[in-house]
Amino acid sequence: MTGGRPGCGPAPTIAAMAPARKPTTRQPPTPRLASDPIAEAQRQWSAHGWEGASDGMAAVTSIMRAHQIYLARVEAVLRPFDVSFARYEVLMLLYFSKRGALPMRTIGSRLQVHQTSVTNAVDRLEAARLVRRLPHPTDRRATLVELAPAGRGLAEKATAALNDEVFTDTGLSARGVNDIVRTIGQLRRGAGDF
Amino acid sequence: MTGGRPGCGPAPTIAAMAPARKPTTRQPPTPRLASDPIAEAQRQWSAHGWEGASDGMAAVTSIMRAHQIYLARVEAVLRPFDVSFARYEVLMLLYFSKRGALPMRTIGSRLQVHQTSVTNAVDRLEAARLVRRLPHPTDRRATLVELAPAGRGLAEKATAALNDEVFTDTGLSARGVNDIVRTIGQLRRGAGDF
DNA sequence: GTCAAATACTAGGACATCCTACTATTGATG
DNA sequence: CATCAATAGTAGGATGTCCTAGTATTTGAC
Repeated sequence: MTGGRPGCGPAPTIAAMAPARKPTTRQPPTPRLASDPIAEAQRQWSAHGWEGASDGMAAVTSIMRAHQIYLARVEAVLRPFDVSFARYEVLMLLYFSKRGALPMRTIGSRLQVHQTSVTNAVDRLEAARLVRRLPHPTDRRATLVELAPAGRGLAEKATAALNDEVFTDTGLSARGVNDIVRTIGQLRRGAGDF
Repeated sequence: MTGGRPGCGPAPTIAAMAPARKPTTRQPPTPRLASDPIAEAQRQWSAHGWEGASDGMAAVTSIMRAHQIYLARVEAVLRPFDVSFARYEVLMLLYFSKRGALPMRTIGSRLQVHQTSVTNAVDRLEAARLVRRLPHPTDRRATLVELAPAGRGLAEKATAALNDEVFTDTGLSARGVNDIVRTIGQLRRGAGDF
């Protein structure tokens, strides 16, 4: 889900109703399309009497596609480091923590993912010697995840690569970046993120 | 991946460096956070001298989180229909097609997903009697996927539910919806989507 | 016409996500 | 102090996504 390139998760675009479409393409994984699939879907929505929902559908579908695009870019940059985005996020969380260690549960809460996803990610990070599991000093139910030196080094190198190859130029205008952060901030607030 | 609620894919938020954070929460899957994790990550980025990338990081992370939120909502609405969002998208693509049938490859191209993902989705849709595989009339390599009557009915009902419960009110302002679609349109164009 | 390259699809594997269920420990209640 | 609900973590299963590899068919070049 995110799966392979990760992704995981579902994330394609809802539909592209381009009328015909010749056998034009050539690139197996992601051929090009002639028209805008989302605009086409929006037209279909309206044509079927769903005008009130067509804009929302377009927005949600756009988010899905944007996720897919960025996830692919990020995973491509991280591949040489042999970590997925999910595992990278765990590393950065530990990197920014004061003691370089956090309980599993805290990681799940901060990243907003299921506990079992944290178990999965930490299993792999630990196998790669990037983090270590330690018993929590006062709560024997809990497990601390500590950033290992190799993990710290990788976090820095991977971040440098991501900054250079993705975050510094997202393919959006400065205004677009601000719009995205601000608008999704609304959504996140409504979802109870903060 | 999608997993379950689906999701799949990777999609959490990059990091939340809230200083301490009491054991406040209570909701296992997705506890609430006191501060905004993305804003906090952005501060950390700047504090580490990565100012040039901090806005882009925030935008990409916001997209990831928005995807996670919407995917969870959509999957929750679709669950009673026993279809995932990925499979719903295939159904809608067929629903909008003139003949109610498309080659596998076309489906992958329109949805911008890997061919093997289409095989997977169609396998399940076919098992549920929502679509049928037919030999392509002129190209014996290809397989046509035809929308079955049950699939057509489900597409309509599921769309009505999604329109009511997600697309009509996305949790964004009208302006936000437009900003999202327009801004991500930029990104998609740059990515060669159309 | 024949043969190589491209294309369509499937099979199997690696990851990531979620969910349910289960164990161990803590904390609150009587 | 004893019991029970809540919490932390893991195990196993379902889905979805991608990649690589392999088969069958079509298309294009010579």
